Amino acid sequence: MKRKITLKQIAKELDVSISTVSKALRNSIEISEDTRQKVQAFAKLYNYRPNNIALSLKNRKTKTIGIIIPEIVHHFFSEVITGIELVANNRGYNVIVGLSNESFDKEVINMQMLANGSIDGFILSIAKETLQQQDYHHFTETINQGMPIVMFDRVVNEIPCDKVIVDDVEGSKQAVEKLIANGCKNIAIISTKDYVSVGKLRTQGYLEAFEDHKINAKSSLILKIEDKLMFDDHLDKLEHEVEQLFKSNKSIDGIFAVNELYAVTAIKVARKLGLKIPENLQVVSFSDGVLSKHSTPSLTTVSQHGQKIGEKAANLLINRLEAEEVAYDDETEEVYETVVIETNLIERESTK
Amino acid sequence: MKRKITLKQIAKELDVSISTVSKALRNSIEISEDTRQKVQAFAKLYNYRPNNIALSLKNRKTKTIGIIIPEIVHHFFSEVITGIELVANNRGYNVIVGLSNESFDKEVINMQMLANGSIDGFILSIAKETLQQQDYHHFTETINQGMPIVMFDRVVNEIPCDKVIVDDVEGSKQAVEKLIANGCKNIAIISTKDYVSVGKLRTQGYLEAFEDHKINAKSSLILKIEDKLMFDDHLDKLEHEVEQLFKSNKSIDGIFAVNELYAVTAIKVARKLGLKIPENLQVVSFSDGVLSKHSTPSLTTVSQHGQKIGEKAANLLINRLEAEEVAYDDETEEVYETVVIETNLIERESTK
DNA sequence: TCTTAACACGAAAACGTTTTCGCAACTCTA
DNA sequence: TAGAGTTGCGAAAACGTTTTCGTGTTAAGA
Repeated sequence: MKRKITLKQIAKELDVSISTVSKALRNSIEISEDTRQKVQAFAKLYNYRPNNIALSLKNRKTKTIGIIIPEIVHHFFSEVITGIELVANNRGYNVIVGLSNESFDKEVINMQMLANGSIDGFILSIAKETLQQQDYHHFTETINQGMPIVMFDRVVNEIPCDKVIVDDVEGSKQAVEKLIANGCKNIAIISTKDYVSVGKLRTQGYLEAFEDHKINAKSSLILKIEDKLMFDDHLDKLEHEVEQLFKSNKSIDGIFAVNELYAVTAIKVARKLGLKIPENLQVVSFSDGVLSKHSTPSLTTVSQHGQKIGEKAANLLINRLEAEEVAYDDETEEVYETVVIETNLIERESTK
Repeated sequence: MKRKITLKQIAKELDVSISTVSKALRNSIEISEDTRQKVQAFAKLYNYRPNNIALSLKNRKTKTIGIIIPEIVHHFFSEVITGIELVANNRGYNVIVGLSNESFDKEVINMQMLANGSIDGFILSIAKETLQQQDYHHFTETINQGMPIVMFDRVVNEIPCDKVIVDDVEGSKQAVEKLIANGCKNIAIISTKDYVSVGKLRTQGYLEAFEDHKINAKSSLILKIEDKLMFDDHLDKLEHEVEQLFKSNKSIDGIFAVNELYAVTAIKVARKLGLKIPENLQVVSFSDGVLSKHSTPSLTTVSQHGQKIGEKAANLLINRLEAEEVAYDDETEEVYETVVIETNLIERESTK
């Protein structure tokens, strides 16, 4: 087992100085053709590669991006990572991942672990607990130390940073309009409690679609699920709530669900109650994942283009990192961008 | 915007030496109570944290694990990452992720990017292309340089390293036995071509179950799908192949599918042909993911416990990393472990 | 033959730590 | 009060790079 070879060792073997080796490898004109070839041949033989850590220390940048997300076992988030990794790699960056598990503390700890030199900047989506507590000091501190952040999906306006979001309101509106256009008269929404920002926004889109079409929203058609019911053991409870919704509103002929799980659950319950999809009940959901594509019937969904979000976020971050390098004037007021990624409606079997 | 503070700056401000500051912060007894308090107070005020990169360089270890997987938008892999991240974090390590996209070249490049000092060891699952080409030089080289590797799921025996696998053969056997016990007389398997190792092994399990029960396997009941059909645009072709299977074997009453997608596709096609699940056709699939849980009918599956695999892999790797530190005798022959994670059968609605 | 320029290379600093060693300035002890 | 021991701190090396600057040797020009 031979440890990785260093400049120093090469220098010693070849009886030249470290500087000479370094220059020879970088094809400096200072070095004679002779020595250059000799050094390069030796380096190749021993498969020399510069040590990344030493470079990071010297250059004061790591060429690494830190990602902090609530969880990774989630189609949307893994799509985003795919996008980030794609452009990061193309632009010569690595990607280091921390999971907050929706916990404020883990989010803070993870950020601290990484902010001490390990990375050049963050791409993150805020944990639910953080959103509830509205404690954002770890973000502002990081930014104050000169480390840029790009937030995606779950963002919060008071933090000065680039953001990439989907237009939840508009996407939901289109979904509901699809149901209206397809002749649904009693459209219910299955959403989350309002502190989950996307739940709130998607509900808002639902309501706006109604307004635009002069339909009166009925509060009995708005079901807001306590978010913990997403966890598997609470599945029964989720089904029960949805069943109640149907039973107390027999005339429901359209469902807009803010995520796939709610949608498939609604379909399951509806079928049990004897409804046919899409003849008696049409369903549209948000977030296009594997359930939408492969469950039966396949779901008409609002696609969020997670990968595109990731790509955009990575580009924003890297652009900023590389712009900083040339910014001699540190006092220019930073101006941040909020990019909205368009959603689009993918029609499948759950609507007519 | 204040950049992160360093020992040198603290030393200068307090008019002591760098060494004194370092020692004071680490509560060295060499330092007087007085100076210690002074330094610690100052450090706290300016929120000093040691620079990780500098530490990595000094200690010749990064406390970072590199993960290389084929893709991340895949329930199994993201579960594994969750497990890795969990124990890594608990044991003070970070996790850096590279995606090979099933490509040999990207796998090699990704490993090279990380092997130059960025990480202490790898956890990886081999890309399909690599398995096909059977070119494993990048693994052996990495290992020869003293960087440990732990492989999971898609492993290859000739590489000397720790491995974490599921017992594909045994798991499949149990799945098929379940179908047999439930009275199925004509059980088909939908698998992948043999170069995908898990496809091969799971097929083997299917055959072994038959042998044990003195059933003759019929080649017409073994469908091996070209793996590219997993990609969404080939879905039609997948359905078509499965449909042919049913049409030319009218008596099929049990299906063992090596992944969820094949299972739901089989169910979809079967229904189209008028079969009822589980009355006329029972289905068991491998890999317990979101489709199994939430599609209708929910699938009886062989659970691989991805998170547990990740946890085990991370523990194996970190154990080895930390054992190395005390190993003065470098010549001890390394002995590697292969851990088999038990699968278990989760019964749901797709079987009686 | 002397000056100048080109050439080829080495020394050293810097990035931010930790740690070993050395050394002053005390405080005891006899 | 001399010698020994303790206390508190600083200098310097090391981790592996890159880069600036200096310098000795040779070749060319006058």
